[in-house]
Amino acid sequence: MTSHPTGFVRHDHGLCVATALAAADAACKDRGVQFTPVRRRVLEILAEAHAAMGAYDVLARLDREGLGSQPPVAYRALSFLVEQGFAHRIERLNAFVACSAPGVAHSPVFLICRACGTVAEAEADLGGSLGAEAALSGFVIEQTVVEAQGLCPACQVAA
Amino acid sequence: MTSHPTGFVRHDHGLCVATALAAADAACKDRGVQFTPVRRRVLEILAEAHAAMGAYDVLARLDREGLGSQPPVAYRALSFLVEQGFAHRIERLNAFVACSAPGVAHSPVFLICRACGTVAEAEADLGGSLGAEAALSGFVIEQTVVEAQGLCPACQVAA
DNA sequence: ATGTGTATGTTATAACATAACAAGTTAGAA
DNA sequence: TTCTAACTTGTTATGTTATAACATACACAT
Repeated sequence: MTSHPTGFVRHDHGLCVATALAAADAACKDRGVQFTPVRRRVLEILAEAHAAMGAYDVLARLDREGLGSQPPVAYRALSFLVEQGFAHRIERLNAFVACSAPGVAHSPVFLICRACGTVAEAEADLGGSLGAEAALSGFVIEQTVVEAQGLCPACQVAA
Repeated sequence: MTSHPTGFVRHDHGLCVATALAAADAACKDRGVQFTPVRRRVLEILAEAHAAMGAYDVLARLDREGLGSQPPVAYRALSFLVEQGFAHRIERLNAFVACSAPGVAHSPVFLICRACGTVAEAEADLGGSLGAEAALSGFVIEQTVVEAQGLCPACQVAA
């Protein structure tokens, strides 16, 4: 058992990776979609990293393991994971993270540490003020991205 | 005088472009930074478009006008405008828009129409719930990006 | 006129992403 | 079982976004 910072709190990381994979496995069976080796391994890589990873970083890992060497292989797997809600894309970083609450409906907010790159997933309800403001102009919101950048506890100490 | 949708409301667009340029001009004098021809023209291009424009779209315009032909020319001007608060970067689109309220401190929220690409700038205070949640984990937020995607009034009618 | 800081010109390349088509695999119907 | 339709993966090529690095010019103060 190893321990890593997540949500900036130490936790049993091996367990949380296993949980994420199990949840994805179950969800795929449920939905009748295939959780292929590449897809599974990509989710595992993201979950283990517990930080945002670029598509090419993921691809490099896949390549070393003989699971694929061309960009589309990584992008396809990542797209699948994002579509299924097992991972999220961090626009700000052009990168991806494993979802910390797969299966649960949520409107995630990402806390991105600019020093170590760790990404924590929080939940914030801004539907209220934002939705109301948008409604004033007649705009209909379909999806909202919220990404906060700053310093995690560990990096504050280091600085 | 022309009229365009902005904030999804018709308005005197020529005037708002002029206002944006004047505000930037004044702010630059105030801060002792240079509002050079390229920087000025890029802001003008963004303000006229009143939608998100990619750096290479901006560059193509500059090139036609003999103001520069290489990517760094556009990226430098855009970086300057963003730093000075005259424009914003839309992460989701890898694109840029003129700021609709330059000089005024604000935590903007962008409403992006997925059909026509128009971007409206709203104001939403999510510092409350989000800041509180972040504080719980010890994370210190320095900057927050909020981008909502959906349909503007005009495109709802069209659909 | 000379140095200092800022801005621009230019080359090259890095980093991120997808189109298009071929080939293989899987699940389910016949 | 065998076929087939849908899906997944392999591969080539290319498109798009962004920056590093260094040279040149310009503007202003000394």
